[in-house]
Amino acid sequence: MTVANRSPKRENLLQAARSLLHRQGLRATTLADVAVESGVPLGNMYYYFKTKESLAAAVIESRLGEMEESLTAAGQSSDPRARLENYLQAMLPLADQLARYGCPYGCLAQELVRMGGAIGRKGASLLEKQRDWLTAQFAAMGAGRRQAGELGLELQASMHGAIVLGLGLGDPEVIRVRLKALMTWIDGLDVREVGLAR
Amino acid sequence: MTVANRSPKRENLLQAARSLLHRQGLRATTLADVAVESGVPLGNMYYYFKTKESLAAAVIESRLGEMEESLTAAGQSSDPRARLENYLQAMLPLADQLARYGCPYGCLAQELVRMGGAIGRKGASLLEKQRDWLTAQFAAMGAGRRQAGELGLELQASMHGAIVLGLGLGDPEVIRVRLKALMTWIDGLDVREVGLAR
DNA sequence: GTCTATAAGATGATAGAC
DNA sequence: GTCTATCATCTTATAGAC
Repeated sequence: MTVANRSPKRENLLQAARSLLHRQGLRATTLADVAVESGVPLGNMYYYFKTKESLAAAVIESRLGEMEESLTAAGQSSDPRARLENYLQAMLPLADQLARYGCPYGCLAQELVRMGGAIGRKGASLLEKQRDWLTAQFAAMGAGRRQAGELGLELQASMHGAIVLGLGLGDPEVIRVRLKALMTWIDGLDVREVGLAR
Repeated sequence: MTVANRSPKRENLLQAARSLLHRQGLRATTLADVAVESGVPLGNMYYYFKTKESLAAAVIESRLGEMEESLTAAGQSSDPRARLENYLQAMLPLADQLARYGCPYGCLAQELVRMGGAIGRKGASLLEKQRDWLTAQFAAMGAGRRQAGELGLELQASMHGAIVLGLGLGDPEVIRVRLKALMTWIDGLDVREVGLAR
């Protein structure tokens, strides 16, 4: 929070970058794109973000905050099963966007991690935050530490896999079908029984 | 097959491009990269591939052929359940590569489809081919048309989700755990029973 | 068919006037 | 703080000698 971290122009740049990075990806988005979309002249951007990477880092921070909010919103229910279903339910109306542009967390994380370096690790933190929350819900349902981890991973993989296919096949219905199936799965899941089966 | 489609230099270029597109992605790979990796001088590449896009198209064709081969190899068993397990089993030793560079089909398809245009549709064909084969195996297990499609989608989404997480979290163990769980799932799956539950 | 040199354009970043 | 002009570099693609 050193310099101009709250100016409206900085906010315009960040919002434009968020949108463009989701729609086009980091590599495909030029600073000229961000300048046009935000209405801030190219040369002026550098006052707020000294490099493209620092702009990307700000987008990651913003996405982390956004995910935090969505997890908190889904976490309002007292029943962990309902919390998971809240989370999936909230994704349902986003299916068209997700099939068009991919997951704003997953795609970004993949792109960042493939670039390597410090920024790559920041990308992983997006997925870790989500995984930890999902795992915590299964733990609250009575699953043991190990089983909760496996169920959390299973659900997260199913969610991201659905979005990859929705994007890759160009069909949002794929995402909707899978999300509904996952809600049904959670609804009928007995963690103790699954645990004994292993 | 008009010009020099079988020359060793063309083959070198194609192999280098295959590898680089998997490791770095299409956008991040320059023709200079391909030139260095293949040992073919930059200016000479254009005799074999007139544009970067035509080189990418050749890589897609090559990946389609590779997938065809792996599906055929897994399809040697007479039991459809065994065929699915063969396919997953063959992925298991690739977990480290998949966690490092992502799925050579899924990542490519995602990148292509996000670029739009004719080449985007070619990316989708990679995933369609895989989905159709998976679905066919469930159909051969006795599932109805609709249920086979849903199971095929579920398995495909689970596979690709596992790879996305393995890559994003930088942990190949994630992929191994999920693949083994999927094999167990297939092993215990009764398609008629699942069908009745809906 | 092969390869060097280079054109043409895009892109991240900076200089410096205001 | 803002913004135009521009630099330096990278990247795709071509020209043309061999």
